[in-house]
Amino acid sequence: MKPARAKVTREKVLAAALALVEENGVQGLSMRKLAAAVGVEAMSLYNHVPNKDAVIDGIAELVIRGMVLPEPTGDWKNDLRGLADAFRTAATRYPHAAGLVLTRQLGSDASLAGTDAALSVLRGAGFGAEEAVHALRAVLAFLVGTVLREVESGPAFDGDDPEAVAHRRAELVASPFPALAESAPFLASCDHDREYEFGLELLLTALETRRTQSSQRG
Amino acid sequence: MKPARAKVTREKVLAAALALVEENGVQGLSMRKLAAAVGVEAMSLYNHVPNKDAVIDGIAELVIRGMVLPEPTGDWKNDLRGLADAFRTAATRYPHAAGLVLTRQLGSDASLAGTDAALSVLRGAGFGAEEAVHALRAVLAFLVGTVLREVESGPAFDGDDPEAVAHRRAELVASPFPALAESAPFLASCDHDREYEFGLELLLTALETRRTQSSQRG
DNA sequence: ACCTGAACACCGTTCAAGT
DNA sequence: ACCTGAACACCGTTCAAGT
Repeated sequence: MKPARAKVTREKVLAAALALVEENGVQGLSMRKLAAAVGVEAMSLYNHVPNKDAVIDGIAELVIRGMVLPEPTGDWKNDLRGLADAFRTAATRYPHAAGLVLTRQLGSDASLAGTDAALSVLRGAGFGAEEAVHALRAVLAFLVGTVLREVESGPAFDGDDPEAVAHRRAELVASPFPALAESAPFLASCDHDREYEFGLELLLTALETRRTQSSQRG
Repeated sequence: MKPARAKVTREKVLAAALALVEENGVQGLSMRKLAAAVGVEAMSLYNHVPNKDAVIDGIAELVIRGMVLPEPTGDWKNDLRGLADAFRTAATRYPHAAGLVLTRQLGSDASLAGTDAALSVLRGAGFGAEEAVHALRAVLAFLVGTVLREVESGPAFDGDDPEAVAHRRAELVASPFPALAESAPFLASCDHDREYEFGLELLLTALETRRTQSSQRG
């Protein structure tokens, strides 16, 4: 009686790939190590997946599929915030794999559902079919940029390494750039939650202004 | 008399690396090909550069250094727009290498100059030393997200391939998502200039509102 | 000081051969 | 239908040896 190894499937390959990336970073993912992780020789993977790029696409989709869409409440700003939060939560749950999601064109069904939810909230708020797309793209661009900074920044920037922050701050104060020196205490580290909230509120406020102006015209 | 090969330098290695990336994409960069491009064996590169990661860092710095900071005009919104434009122009000039710049932590002197210029504009507009940092980070996050989308999107999304756009549009219309279907004509392709301007204006408007409210309080 | 050949420990992917 | 060993054409990097 053999150990009755569970059958290899595409799903298992992708799940193992995601785990491997989270453990060793994107660089640490190789078809050979991935094969070992699922208990098979490297060449067997090609029975379940066309190539390595497809594995990476699969990882990105897996992360996006982890996004839990909140129920709409009727308050469009709250609802859009909720969707943004869901995106950020899903992405930061896998810090090493997040870069893959943020960097690739999101074409999967999972991301379509999120897009539809966001557009639906915006339409409900009174934005037109075209304006809603612009609004969504602006918020999404900000979201991608913020989350990318968040998952890419090490403890020296997060504030988790006070010594590194102090060092960086001293460097900025001593730099030949006056505005940099003046803002050094705030530049030396980054509170990701705060920056995310600040920027998102900025965008939501500006959208609210646009919305009321348009509806007054119409 | 030998052909008097010009001496290899770090600068030349990095310039050749950037050219190689623009020609073949980031994947097409290898130490061996890079060595061939500068007319030397692979191992000689290690006399000028510690490893491949340093080469990639160098490429990113080279791209950022191409950013031409505009002279301040005194109109803070215009000045911030000018800086954002300069960043976008520098990044999109090297579409294949742009991802490297947008993805890495920008710590070089060249990026410090840009940061200082932006903070200086914001301080001049009346933002505090801390608020200016939040404002800068919000704009930069949006900028990174937009430019990333721009350099990553193929002709099927740019609108340069009308057939692909029509196909995508039909797919969206036929999708089970109502809001997606309604906005399909605007979702199927992306005018990067327009999205960039839309989002940037949104942020600048919101910052203007914050600015006047703060100064009324103060 | 700078270059090189040979070598090491890896890659992704193909293909013919097995069951 | 799925797995495998051997092989191909690559990688980044080290090291001892050359000039």
